[in-house]
Amino acid sequence: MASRAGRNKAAMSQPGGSDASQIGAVTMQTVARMAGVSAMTVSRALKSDASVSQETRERVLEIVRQVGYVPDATARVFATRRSGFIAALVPSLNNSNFSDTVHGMSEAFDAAGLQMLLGDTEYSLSREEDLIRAFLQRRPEAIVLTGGAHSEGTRKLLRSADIPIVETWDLPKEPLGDVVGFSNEEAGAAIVRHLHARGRRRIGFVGGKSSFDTRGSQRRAGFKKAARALGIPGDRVVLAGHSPVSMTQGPEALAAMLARWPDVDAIVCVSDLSAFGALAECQRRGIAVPERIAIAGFGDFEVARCCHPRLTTVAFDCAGIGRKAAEAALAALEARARNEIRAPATVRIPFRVVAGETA
Amino acid sequence: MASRAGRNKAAMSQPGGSDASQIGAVTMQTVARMAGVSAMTVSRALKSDASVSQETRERVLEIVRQVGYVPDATARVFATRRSGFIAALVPSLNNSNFSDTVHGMSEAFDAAGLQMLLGDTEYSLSREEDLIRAFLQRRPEAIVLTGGAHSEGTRKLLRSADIPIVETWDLPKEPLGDVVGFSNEEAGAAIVRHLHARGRRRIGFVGGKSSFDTRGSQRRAGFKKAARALGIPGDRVVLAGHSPVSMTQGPEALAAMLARWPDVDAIVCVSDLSAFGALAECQRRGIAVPERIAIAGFGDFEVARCCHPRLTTVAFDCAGIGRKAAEAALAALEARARNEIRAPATVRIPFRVVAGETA
DNA sequence: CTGTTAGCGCTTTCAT
DNA sequence: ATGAAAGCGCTAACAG
Repeated sequence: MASRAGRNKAAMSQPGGSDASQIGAVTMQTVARMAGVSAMTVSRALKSDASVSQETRERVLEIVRQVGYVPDATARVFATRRSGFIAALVPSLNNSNFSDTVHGMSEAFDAAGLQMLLGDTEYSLSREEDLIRAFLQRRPEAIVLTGGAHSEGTRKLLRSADIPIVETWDLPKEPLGDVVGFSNEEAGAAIVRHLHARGRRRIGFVGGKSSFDTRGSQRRAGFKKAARALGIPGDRVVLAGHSPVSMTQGPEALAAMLARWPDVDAIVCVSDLSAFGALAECQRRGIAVPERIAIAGFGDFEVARCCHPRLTTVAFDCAGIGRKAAEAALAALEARARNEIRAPATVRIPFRVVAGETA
Repeated sequence: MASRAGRNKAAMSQPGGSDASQIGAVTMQTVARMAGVSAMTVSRALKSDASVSQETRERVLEIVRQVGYVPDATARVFATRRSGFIAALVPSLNNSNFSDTVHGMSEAFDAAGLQMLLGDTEYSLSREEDLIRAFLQRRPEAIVLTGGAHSEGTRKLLRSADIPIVETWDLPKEPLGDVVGFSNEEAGAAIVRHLHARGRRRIGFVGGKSSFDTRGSQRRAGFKKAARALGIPGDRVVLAGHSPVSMTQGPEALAAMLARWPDVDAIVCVSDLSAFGALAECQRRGIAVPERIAIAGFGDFEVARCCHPRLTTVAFDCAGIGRKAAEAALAALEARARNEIRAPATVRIPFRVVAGETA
């Protein structure tokens, strides 16, 4: 039980690492020879279901343990033509709404034995396209995107890829596949109606400048539409800073809003983050919230629930979006596996206005 | 120029998708035949440096474009024995400190043409081990970890893997390879000294319960050590909730602290998030900050800079940690590529106390 | 500048 | 229950 030592110099360089055979140096063949069986039997022994005698399996697994054999997924992928990868893109990882979605997704994919290739588009359609091009080389089995806005190149790539596609966080007009999202426009309208019901009539909207943040644009569109429907001004819009929207944008947006429309009595911010920034700036300036100005945001971020006064916001189940997106992808994959036809579906995630203390 | 249509049914199912040859259906061979060259020439044409005549390259690339050929990275990996992957693990993605680190890392790796396999240990050593086991099957070229605490299984796996290892966010006693981090203990001590210098003498510490959050434990250790050195009590410790530490833990921790040590005049929270939660709870209870109680956190989160009053915190360059971790990994890879010996290095990231308005 | 050959480590398929 | 052969798509190495 000592004849397999020293395959290469590295194996020797570990103090006390006697059985640290280099991963990659040991292949299934190596294990097979040591166990006195064929590679095929090792392969079978490593799958829990395949038919191998109890005795052989134990012997093989013991050797696997001894030599620290780690199967090479690349070779498996190559042979099975299934990568075990799911590509997933979010606009930003540094946003707990999206990282909640990623988390929900990864739990479901983990359970299915699929690994995620995670990418961060930084709210850029061209970066999205680049990432997709790179990811497609890994032959992901499905892809999950955020939103419904994509470059023509992206669309072409995805068409050719011929894998299940899930779009999240939005309800695209022309979906590429499954959809798990909600209408950001309706969400924007809902918060305006909420403020109106509480007596606010001079409501402003604070958004980001990015044209790529379609969710933000749609919330703004909903704001305008609802304002007009209610007969109140819908043109009080301030666009501050670029995506991703951050807390820092709150103060400058508040300043701009007050400078232009000093009588504003409520501010809807495209995200809780900027809403919180605006709230803090009000506190700094001694502006009473909600008495003088009401404030509302979107996303039900932790800061909205913890700050004082608590922010009024629009909540959606971010982790649920991820979970259901994964379920949609898995359903599509399963249908393909059985050669069934499955029409892409749209899952609408509910949202609701959460009345805090700021509106 | 129309003889390549309809390789399979899927290619036909796209409305107007005339040239949407399925990715994976078209191989390098296909392209080679269409261009009247060998696969090798296609391979070369796709690399910008390899020697192919201008004319041939253009012809090949034109066909590549026409048929929407996307190279199969799996086959390339298999042939070159270089995966192009870097494995990276963080305790939590839903924490802007770590997502900043990930961002810094991914920029550097992107530039080097390497893709990240990103994993989220959820502050669990066994999950870390599972993730590493899964990632190693993809044969990453290097691995970046958070912290220096790992299970024995993890250590064994990593020893066998024989790839560059970078540990971040900490200064492990027995590093596995390169280190890019700082002493959380010193950071904990520094904030105590800051509070002491501002006249605080009855300082409490709020941490999380998780024993896996070694950074938190070390900040606490630094707190105790510095307190003792200054001759003030170092036993006023409240552990609230599990990792990841969140804003929600602030209020309960504050309550527990005040119940047990009503005369506390300063609270150090293991993270800005719980510090902010505590601050908001003080505002709710009408406790003057910093007059009655000073509050300090760690991480220089955006909320610390935006809230009112601004939080006193300990700042470190999170993105820089990621960038330098990537640089260390790349340096190690380069050394290996040239068969050079390179001793792992430790890069100490500076931290500094940022005086806000709460302490 | 271009082509040929061989093979990466695994699984599929077919035999036994 | 186990083995042998073939091959997945690409590139390194060598030849021309």
